[in-house]
Formats: sequence, C-alpha cells, structure tokens
Amino acid sequence: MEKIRQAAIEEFAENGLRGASTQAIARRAGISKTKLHYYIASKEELYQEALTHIIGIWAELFNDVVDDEDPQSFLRRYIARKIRHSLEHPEVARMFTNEVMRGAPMMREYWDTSRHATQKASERIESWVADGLIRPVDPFLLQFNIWALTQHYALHLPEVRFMLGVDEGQPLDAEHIIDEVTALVFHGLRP
Amino acid sequence: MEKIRQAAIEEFAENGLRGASTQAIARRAGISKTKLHYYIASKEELYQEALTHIIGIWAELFNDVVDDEDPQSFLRRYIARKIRHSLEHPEVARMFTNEVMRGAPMMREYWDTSRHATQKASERIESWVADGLIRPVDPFLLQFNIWALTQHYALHLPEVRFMLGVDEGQPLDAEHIIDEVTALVFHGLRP
Amino acid sequence: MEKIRQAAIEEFAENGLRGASTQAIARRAGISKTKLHYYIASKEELYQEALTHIIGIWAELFNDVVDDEDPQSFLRRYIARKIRHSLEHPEVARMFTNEVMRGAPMMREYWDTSRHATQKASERIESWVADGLIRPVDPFLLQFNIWALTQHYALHLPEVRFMLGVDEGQPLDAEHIIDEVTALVFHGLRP
Amino acid sequence: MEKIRQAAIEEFAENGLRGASTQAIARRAGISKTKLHYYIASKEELYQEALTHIIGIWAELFNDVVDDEDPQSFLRRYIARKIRHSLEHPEVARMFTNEVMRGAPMMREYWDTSRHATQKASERIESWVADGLIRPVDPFLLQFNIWALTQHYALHLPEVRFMLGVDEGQPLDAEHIIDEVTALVFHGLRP
DNA sequence: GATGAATGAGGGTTCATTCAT
DNA sequence: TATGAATGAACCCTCATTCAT
Repeated sequence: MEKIRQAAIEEFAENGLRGASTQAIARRAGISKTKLHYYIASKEELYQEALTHIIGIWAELFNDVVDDEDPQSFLRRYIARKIRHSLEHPEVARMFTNEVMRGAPMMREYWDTSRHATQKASERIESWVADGLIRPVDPFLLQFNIWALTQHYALHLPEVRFMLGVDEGQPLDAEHIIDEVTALVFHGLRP
Repeated sequence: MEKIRQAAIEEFAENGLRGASTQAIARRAGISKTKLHYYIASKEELYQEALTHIIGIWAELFNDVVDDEDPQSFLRRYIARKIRHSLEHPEVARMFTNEVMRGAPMMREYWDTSRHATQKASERIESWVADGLIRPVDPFLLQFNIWALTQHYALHLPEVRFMLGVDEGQPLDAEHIIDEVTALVFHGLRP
Repeated sequence: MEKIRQAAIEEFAENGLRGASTQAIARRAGISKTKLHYYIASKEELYQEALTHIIGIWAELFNDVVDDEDPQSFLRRYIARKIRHSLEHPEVARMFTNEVMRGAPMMREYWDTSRHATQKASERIESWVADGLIRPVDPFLLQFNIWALTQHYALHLPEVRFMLGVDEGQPLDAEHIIDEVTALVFHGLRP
Repeated sequence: MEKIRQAAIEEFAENGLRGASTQAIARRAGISKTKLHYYIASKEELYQEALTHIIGIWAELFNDVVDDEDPQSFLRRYIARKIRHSLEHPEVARMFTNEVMRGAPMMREYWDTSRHATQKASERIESWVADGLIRPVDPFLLQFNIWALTQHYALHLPEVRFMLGVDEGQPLDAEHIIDEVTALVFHGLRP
C-alpha cells in the first residue's frame, strides 16, 4: 500500500524511528492501527523499507546523467532536480537526515555501495580540474557541499518560508533558489 | 545540573523529543531516572531549555563580530567558528535540525527575534553588493546557503568520516574543511 | 477434516487451550488460518471436539476386555496397550493431562460417566481380592496408580529418552517398559 | 515478592507459558499489571525463575536422604514427602509437568545435572539388587515409575477427589494414599 | 466452497511522572 | 535533598474471528 509508505516517511521524518508511533502512521494513512499492522510486519521493517525506497528515489533522480556533459550542464541539472524534489517532498530528505543523525545504523551497508559512486564522481571532478574546467577543489568536499546546499531547503523549509515571508499557501520560487545555489557553485568553481 | 543538559542534547539529537527517553537521558548523565525527575519539571521543559541553551551558544559564538569588517574577514571567521563547533559538538547542530524538521513548533517565537537579525545581515550583504565587494546575490539565500554548508558537517559527521576514510579514532582535518568551504563561498561571491 | 484434529491435539498438548493459537494449528495442518476457521466454529469448540475424540480413542482401546479374564491377562493387556499408545501418540495423553491440570472444566460431565466405569472396575478388583487372586488393595487408588504409570511415559517422553540415552532417531524399547511396569504391578499385587 | 512467584506458578500450572497472562498473574497476586511489571523483567524470565524455584523445592525436599538407609526406609520417606507435597502444592508439580509436556525447552540444562543424580540413584538401586534386598529391576524405569506414582496425585487432584467422593472442603487422606503407593512399590520390589 | 482483507479485543511491555519516605 | 516504589497511559503487536468476494 503506497499511502502507508508515504505516511510512514512523513511520520519518521518528523519524529524519527523511536518517536514515530504506528498509531500516528495509521492516522496519517487514514486507516486503523490494526489495519496498518495487517500490511506491515513491524515498525522497524517499515522504516527499513521506507529508507530503501528513498535511496531508490534518488538513484532514479540521477540515473540519466550523461558522463560527457560539461560541468555546468551537469551541475545545473543535478542541483535543479535535487532542489525541486526537496521542495516538493521535503519529508524524504528529512527522514534520510534523521537516520543519518541517529548514526545511520541502518545505512552502513548502503554507504559501502555509495562510496564507490562517490569515488567515481570524485574522479570525474578531478578530470574537470585537470582539464582546467574548474578550479582545483577537494572533490569529496565539493560533493558534500553540494549535497548540503540542496538538502538544506528540504530540512529548513518552514524557516525559509518564514524568513522570506512566503506564507504556506503560496508556492516558493524554486527556480530562484536553484538559480542562486547554482550561481554560488558555478562562481565558486570558476578557474 | 550541567551534565543533564549535555546528556539531554545528545539524546534529543539522536532521537528527537518524542523518541528520547528520560531513562536514556538519565543514563547518559550517570544518574537515576528518579533523580533526573527531581531536577527537571518535565521532558518537554528540558527540551525547551536545551533548545534555548543552543540558541545562546550560537549567539555567543558570533557576538564579537565587528560591523565594519570586510566580507572576507567576516565570512572566514564566521565559517571557521561554525564548522569548528559543528565538528566538536555535532549534537548541538543535530538537536537544532531535529527541531526544525519537526516543523519547529517550539521555535516560532525565536524566529521572530531571529528574523530581525537576518534582515540586518541582509542589509549588510546588500551594502557589500552596493560597494562592489561581492557580486549581486539574494542576501537571504546567501545566509541560508552558508548555514547549510556549515551545519552539514555536524549532521553528516559519520558519513563524512566514512567517505574520507577517517576512522573514529583520528581527528578530522577541520582546517581543510574550513578552507574548502570558505574558498567556495569566496569564489562564489567574487564580483 | 481429520488432519485438523490431529494438528489441534498436538498444539493443545503443547500449549493448552489458552496458549494454543489457531495460527499454529493451521500451520500444523498445512492450511491457512482462514481455511481453518471455515471448518471449525471456534477454538473452544475444536478443543472440546478433540477432547471427546481422545476419550473415544481410549474407550475403543479397551472395549474388547473380557470380564472373565484373570487379573494377570487383563492387566498385562491393559498396560501394554496403554503404554504402546502413549509412546506412539504422546500428544493424546498430554492434551488430556493438560485439561486435567487446568481443573478439567470441560470434563466434569465426562467424569460423571467415567465414575460409573471406575466403580464397576473397583468391584471387579474387589472380587479379585475376595477370590484371593491379589492382595487387598484400595481399588480406586490401584486404578489411579496404573493410570499414573502408563500415562507417565507419554508426558515425559523426551526426559525418558534423555535419561536412557536414546536419541530421537532410535525407537524406545516399548516392550521393555511394558515388562517393567507390568512386573511392578504384578509383584505389587501378589497376595 | 514472594506472592508474585506463587501467583505465577499457579497461573503457569493452569495455562502454561504461552497461555498464562501477566494480567491474570497480577490479579492472582492482588496487584496491578503495571506493578507486576515493576517487579519482573518479563513473563519469560518470571517463568524461568519459577521453574528454578521449583527445582530448588524438590532438591530441598530430599537433601537429607541418608545413603546407608535400607530400601524400605528410604522409599517410604521419599514417597511420603513427595506425595504430601503434591497434595499440598499441586500447582508446583503441575507447572513442572506443563514444562515437560512442552518439550521442556527451558530444562535441558537441568537435565544435564539431573542425569548425574539419576545415575547415582541407579547405582544404589543396583546395589540393593546385588545385596538381594529387592528383586532385579531396571533402575532407571523404577525411578520413573515412582516419580509417576507420586506426581500423579498432584496432576489429577480434582479427578481423584471426584472419584473418591471427597468434596473440596474436606481434606484428602494423604496417609492412606501414601500407604497404598508405598505398599505397591514395596510388594512390587520384593525379591 | 474457499480465500485475502479486515477488525476489536487484548497481549506483554515501556513510558513519563508521582508518591512516600 | 534524595530515592525505591508505584501508576495510568500509551506503546507495538498478535489474537480469534468476521467480512466481502
């Protein structure tokens, strides 16, 4: 049941694994607690499954990147997609961050996989540096920094709205945020 | 009792308000649950108090900024302090982010205060732009971005260590991180 | 469905009425829980029915006793059959004992019937005593004692195997047990 | 708390580990379920503890046996004590039997210890045989048989009362039962 | 006749908090 | 000030049973 996972991600994003209650997840999904437990084996397993789902979402989000793109095209597309998704589904990034802040006990094995991708990306960044396309940077930290910038708007959405004076009813100007973040990174990498 | 607050921040950082247990806080503080409840009125109040304390920590961290500093000096100091603190006390940033991700129900009134400071900072940034010291940027988003970059290393500390291959025993190279983040921001703001 | 009853007796023997789960009975019978409930009205009724079945088994086991047999022939046959059945189907004796240990709420009416048989058997034993075939004994207690001796090997089967050093794969020597129990009773009754 | 264990043994005797409810144990002990859980760690542990207690009771019951006693003195004392205890505290024998019927998952290690005692007792019995004090018997089965005879009156107490026509108010004639069982065994062992 | 979905009641256990001393 | 005992509410989950098809 799709809506159970959605409800779970929202609840886990707000309250973490321990703080989330199956009662609340059921309420969010519009079903009874008993019915929820008919579909899931346990809270822990639902958590695990939701986490896996999130990882899948992000994999899908970037699975059409073209290797021979220039840094600008690549980074703009990456940042744009990530921020757009962050603003539309902040609960996804939040649940993920929640897990990371717990010490990520359920993600250690994912990191093993992820490490390889990070390393490959680092090599690519270094080739950009070698080609003089961007200034010399630590390729790992650059990845963390971009991740930080794009995640942030999901985590701090209410604060951002508040500070910008954008009420909950109105949409945030996603393109403006994308432009600013992209600009910071572009200029920040200029040789 | 100082150590209760410290224990509370660590527990709240990991498990959030709902997920934190007074039992666990007591254990972290090395006292009995009963004793803990002798010192605190309720879990909620302890949470509130810890949050206020965190805000105080950050206020203190930046209360000697000099208004007439040039952007470079100011930003470097700000970023350096924030990242250093993030790496030394990640639980502080984590508890804060946890509260924000919950929708920050206990921080709305803080935002009211904070908004003013944010606005003042924006004016200062705009004056830098007007003086040609940095390129034109959205001053609010710039603040968010810097915040994002400096918070990140607290939230994702274990992941960062893992990806960089730095074991828990060894210290992370804080200065290197500060250099890279500062460089990104400096170059990113170059006129 | 025959296999449901068999599954039920096994489960009830191990866990009692309250501790038995329809889930487990269904699993033992190789069907789904829903299907089980299609065939039975309720757990309680299945229990009742199984109990009645057990009583029937024992009635059948001894329904060809010949009244004019001498004590030796009668007792040997009785003991032999009972012990053989105990070793082959320990779950039957176990479920019965389980019910008795609960206070036998579902067997009170059976006892009414049983009492008559017990009384008739007592008269027969007394006639043996009167005829000088066995030494004077309390005929009721003798019946209890024989029952105790023959039931025991069903209830304590694993313990008996363990103490005798007979692995689960190998068969217990039923005839040896029968011989020893019979001998004890025979000698115990010698005038 | 002594009364909790007593309540637990009664409840476990009637309903087994699975069938027993902490609710019911609490009710029997005259306390609330919450209070019960203040004193115990878990139902399983309480069960384990009660089982250990029972084993201790029986050890105590026979710890003053004198090795140089003749068979008659020894057996009479043993049988008398065991039956008296069975009639006074049938729930103890019942809980034990309940565990055995489950397959005794929590007693396997006790059997290891018990095996040694059983073997020693067997040697003693064999010495009696060698000395011509009793007729040749399988020493292990003899022990099982005596155990069966003495346990039985605890397990089947209500049935025994019913068949003997002794109402719950009146006391059972324990000495008569002891006499009959002892006589059966004595005669049964006569050379 | 047969089966996946659903459900109210209750299971054992933990919780934050209060009481009694 | 300090602490073992106690407690009502809530927790996650399983249960026997019924529903809908």
